[in-house]
Amino acid sequence: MRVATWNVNSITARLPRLLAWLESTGTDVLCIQETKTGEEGFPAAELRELGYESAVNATGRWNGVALVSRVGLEDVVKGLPGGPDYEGVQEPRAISATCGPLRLWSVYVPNGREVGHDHYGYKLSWFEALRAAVAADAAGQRPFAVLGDFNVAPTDADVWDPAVFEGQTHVTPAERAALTALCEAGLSDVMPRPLKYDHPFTYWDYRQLCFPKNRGMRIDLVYGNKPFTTAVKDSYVDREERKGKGASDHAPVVVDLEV
DNA sequence: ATGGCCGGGTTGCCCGGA
Repeated sequence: MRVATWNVNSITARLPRLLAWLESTGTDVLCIQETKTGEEGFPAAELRELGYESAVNATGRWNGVALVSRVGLEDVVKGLPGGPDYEGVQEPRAISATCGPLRLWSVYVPNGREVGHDHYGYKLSWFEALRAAVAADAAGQRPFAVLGDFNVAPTDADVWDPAVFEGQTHVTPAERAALTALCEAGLSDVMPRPLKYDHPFTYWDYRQLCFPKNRGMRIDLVYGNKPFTTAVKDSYVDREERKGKGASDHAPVVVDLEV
């Protein structure tokens, strides 16, 4: 079974590439982030034509997540139970469902903006709520994983130049401690293979030729429990999908499982 | 080849992204 996660940076703008990518890769379940459309604007009909069911948590121009599956989509939970508000709203940043033998989450963790910003505190609270919400499944026997844009680089090797990120969000000890807490709950980081260079990045800024210069970050992650990680046969970042006109600034992360 | 931001809405600029 092939599972993937991809921050598409607008599903409307990405639709032609998304449909072509699903067909060419034969992905069974895709976790999508940054739909940037409301649920009424989600292209469920186009996906259904390709044989995929959709579950969507989205409210408009910002954020928005989805699960797209051709191997079943049951027991959908929209949102992060117990999650914090930001400026009085529960932003659409999480959705979970059972897809065949797997229980999966698609998450878009808050960015944080700047260390000390209200959004940064919101990010840390959001992580704590996530840890609490997934604890039982993380410790369970069913293959389980949280996939998505975590907006944290787990180690200094996961950014192209650690000096550039000093004092910035995405690399602070508090954010990395939130990942450690997920590991203590029973999850571990499924490290993808790079298709080029020594280290896999998943995000490259659109500006300043970051992609050709490989100035990237690994912030799109797959955190699986033991039954999930033992079923993993391969994983890679599809950097080919970052190339050319009409690309998202994130590349898909693909995981192949034997379940 | 992979090439100097992009997407969407409150549009002909502004915000957010990381």
